[in-house]
Amino acid sequence: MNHYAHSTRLLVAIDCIIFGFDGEELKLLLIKRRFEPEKGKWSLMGGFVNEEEDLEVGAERILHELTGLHNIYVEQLQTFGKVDRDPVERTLSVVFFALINIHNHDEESVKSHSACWISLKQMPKLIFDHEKMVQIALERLRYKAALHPIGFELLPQQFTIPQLQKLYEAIYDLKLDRRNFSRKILSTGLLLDTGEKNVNSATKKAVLYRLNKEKYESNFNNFWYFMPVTT
Amino acid sequence: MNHYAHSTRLLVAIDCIIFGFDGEELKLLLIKRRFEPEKGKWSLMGGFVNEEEDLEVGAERILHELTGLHNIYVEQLQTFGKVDRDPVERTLSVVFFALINIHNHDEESVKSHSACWISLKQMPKLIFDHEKMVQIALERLRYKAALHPIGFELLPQQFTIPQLQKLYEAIYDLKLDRRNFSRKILSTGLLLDTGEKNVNSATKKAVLYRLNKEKYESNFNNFWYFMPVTT
DNA sequence: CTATTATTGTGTTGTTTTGACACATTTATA
DNA sequence: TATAAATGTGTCAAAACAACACAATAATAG
Repeated sequence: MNHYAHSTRLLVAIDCIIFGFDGEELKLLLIKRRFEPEKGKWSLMGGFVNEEEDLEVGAERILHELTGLHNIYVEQLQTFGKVDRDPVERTLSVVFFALINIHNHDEESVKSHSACWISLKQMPKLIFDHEKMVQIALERLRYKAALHPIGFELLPQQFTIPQLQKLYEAIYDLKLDRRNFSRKILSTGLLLDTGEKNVNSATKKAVLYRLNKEKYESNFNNFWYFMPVTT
Repeated sequence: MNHYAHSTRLLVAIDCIIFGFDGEELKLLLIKRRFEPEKGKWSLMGGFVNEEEDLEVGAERILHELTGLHNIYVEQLQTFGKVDRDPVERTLSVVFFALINIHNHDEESVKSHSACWISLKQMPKLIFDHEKMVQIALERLRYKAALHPIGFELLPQQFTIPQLQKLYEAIYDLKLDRRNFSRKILSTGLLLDTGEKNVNSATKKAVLYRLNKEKYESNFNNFWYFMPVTT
């Protein structure tokens, strides 16, 4: 009667690609793997799916274990399932990507996992197919950030337009025109002037904005076209 | 030594959402499930992942089994993993969606699976979480077709601009302005005039075009903005 | 054989958006 | 007090767009 009985059961892992932005560069939170095979090598943070745990819950568990954070931006990327992607035993990996404010995580748990923020431009070799995962995550981030306001997930609560522009320039690895960028961003109505100014600046202090959460949430799935087609 | 040993192995299925277009409506190829539980109920075509089979290969196997087709447009949608999504045993489902020319499939194998093309507007109740899968696939199709020329995958080799417009109107369930649509589509350079005309039309015969495959392939990942923001 | 009707192809126009660029303002430092 | 670096605002021509008008084609009805 049980049509399922003779089918193969597979190990299923969850791996998390965690993006952060330090004001200059786009970075990934990577760990040094703590068990064989490939012990000591650079890797994405991951873990196996628990028996009684939904995939999203598993991703949040793993993200919390490393960063100490809850309620962060997480999105399922895709599932990697090449037969030989793990040398020990066939293992599927359901990959999630997360965007966090790079200053918000728990330093203790990051340290205890031998984790580091590493610039995308200085990526070390990663285990298994994790480099491919990162490549596809970066493509997804670039795709999504061009059309939806996810960039804000990488910034602090208050930020200036020049900071936002630097973020976009880091994501796409290009230079944008300051004046056109400002005009486009302000026209979205997503930014609320806080009245305050950025005291850190060495020259003219830029206005600090915060996200219009209402508009952000209700119109998230709109197409915004943040990036110019040329330039 | 083996860190993997104590983790749970899970059943992994592949389910396929197969879109087609009959000239008027967007349709799905659905089957009547042939085993318990939910035997006889409407379902997506699916199957379990074989031990020595990559996920994409499994998807192609399942699509071929139902349609007799190879080399069709397939894309991984996402993986569904709620603990209780299958009442028999926890089963992950890696979901793919496919776009095919509705007239190109093997009628025999479709019949032998008790499969039917069913309009999205007359969708029956589906088993498990398959309705959610369809909903998310439709969202992805709408998203993608607005930005990339995937609509052509649903049309015959030769087609008219009015046919293409009807396809877009079916995907988005709205009416488009004929003249603006034509201008936008022709300006992409994706259409090649075959010199022939559609003989089926009862009135003025429309020009038959074919896809500029070179441009389609090399510029597929461009943003095209096929859909107007308003209207 | 002509008028009618449905459909297709092309053109126009005013408005909005865009990309490229100029100029003025602010603030720390020389 | 001058300088330099960064920020804020403005201009303008070109391109893109939505809304709409009109002409051409072909089956069919009278």
